[in-house]
Amino acid sequence: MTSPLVLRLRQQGKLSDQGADALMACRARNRLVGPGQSLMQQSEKMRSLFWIESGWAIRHRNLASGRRQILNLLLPGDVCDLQGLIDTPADHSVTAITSIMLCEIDPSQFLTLLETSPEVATAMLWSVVQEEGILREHIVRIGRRSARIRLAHLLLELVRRQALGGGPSDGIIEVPLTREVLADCLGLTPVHISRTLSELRRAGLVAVEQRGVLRVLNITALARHADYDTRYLHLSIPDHALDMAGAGQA
Amino acid sequence: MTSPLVLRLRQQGKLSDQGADALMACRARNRLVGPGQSLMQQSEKMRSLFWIESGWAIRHRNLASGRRQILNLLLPGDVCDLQGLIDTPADHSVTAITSIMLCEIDPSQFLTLLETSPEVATAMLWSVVQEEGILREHIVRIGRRSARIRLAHLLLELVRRQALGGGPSDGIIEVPLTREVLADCLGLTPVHISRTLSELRRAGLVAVEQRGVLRVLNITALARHADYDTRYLHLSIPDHALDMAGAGQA
DNA sequence: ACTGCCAACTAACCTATGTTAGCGCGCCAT
DNA sequence: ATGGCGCGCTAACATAGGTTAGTTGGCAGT
Repeated sequence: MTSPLVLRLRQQGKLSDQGADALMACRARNRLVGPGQSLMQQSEKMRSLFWIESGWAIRHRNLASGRRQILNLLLPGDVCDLQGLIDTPADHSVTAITSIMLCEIDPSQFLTLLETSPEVATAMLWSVVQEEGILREHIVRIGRRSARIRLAHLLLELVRRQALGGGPSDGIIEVPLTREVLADCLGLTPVHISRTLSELRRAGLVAVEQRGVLRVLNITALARHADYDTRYLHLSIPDHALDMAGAGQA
Repeated sequence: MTSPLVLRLRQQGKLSDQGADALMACRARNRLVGPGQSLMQQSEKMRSLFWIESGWAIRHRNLASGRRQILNLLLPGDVCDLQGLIDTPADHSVTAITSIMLCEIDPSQFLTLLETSPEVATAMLWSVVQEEGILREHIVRIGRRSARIRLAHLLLELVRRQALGGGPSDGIIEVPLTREVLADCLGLTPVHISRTLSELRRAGLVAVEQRGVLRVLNITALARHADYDTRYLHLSIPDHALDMAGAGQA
């Protein structure tokens, strides 16, 4: 079975089987981490480098005031992180929100691979560019959009990103996202997430299934509603090929 | 005279003169750009790679609604950008806010340098890590802080970053920042920037000099007031060595 | 000197989101 | 079955920040 990392890197276009195999060979060991456990602590100096094979995590900063801002969600196939390659204390934490299977990367082997394989180097560079794009999009979302559109955007992004790593592409988000996680991600309060989510629910755009699992009912409609444009994900495959795939017509 | 890029990269610790010279030798040509002119357009595909030798610019996204979010400011010594190395349309624009001197980089020469000089590669990697740190900090700022603290943070960051590139380190920001730029950066409105700035002025933390030039009067006090921590800049030189240097005691 | 323009300032009013609080449901442990 | 706890929901109220608009002051062009 193909690793979500390889699936994701192939969204950019080209990664040969040899390249993929060489990348997989950099795996030093696997590690299982339970929900709520930390993978990396703010201000800890650590040289870890890994990708997520399964499960979801959050990158976040905890403020002195006790508040928290989630910077990004990490999904299967996401790499964490560049910072591990240089010797500096982390400026944020990473915490699992489900059970997670991690693949730790052997840094020296990885660096050698980057030097010798241009296609892997390009694929990893693309991965970094995409990650930066996601961060930038997040800034725009939080800075200039209403709560409703923020939430719609985030859900659309997650639906899309999970599909990139080989997850469901029909709009369901099987990982139960608490209101608190959504709030800390979007710079809102859990109460307001409740309000906003029920608005979206009443508008027939989103449904809540068993155990708090969310489902985007009509990706196309929601994307139009929220002025959502996936350009920032830097995919070479056009939108409709994946974004709108399997979108039930509500 | 040493280029601000080299000055900035040396904040991380180690970059030999040979490394610096090799980097400078990647300069393909200089380009002068006037204020308000665009260096790069959202959704344009362009393979440009450059650093800023003098002057300030903004990275920003323009929304369909006509609003704008500034993602980051580019100061002398900042590199723009990674994305130029891969073949994908830009997800944002870059526009000069002063007159700017750009140094365009020859991409193939640059890539060769990265492959052959580990110290330059490490320095550039650090530069990318710092840039990501700045983006993340911006998310926290916008997502979880009040207008007053947002503004204080931004000013402290700019004061610090301009010092890193060899600019003034005494709290003055000589580039006149319009309320609109500050607002679009912080996810606020110009009117509210006015309000907030005059609060800071009344509190004796910030002064407005000739032609709208801002000056942080007491960096230490403002940093304390705003719970500002420079860890996200990933400097190896401790804070007080620079951050607090030349801070007048109001 | 006069005019026009642009940016900043301020005040009055408006609204999206935050806060607090009370209720209900589903799950786990006993 | 029962009780408690965590999470979500909703309502009522509070406030930070947005909007609109009128005023001022500096600078450029004539």
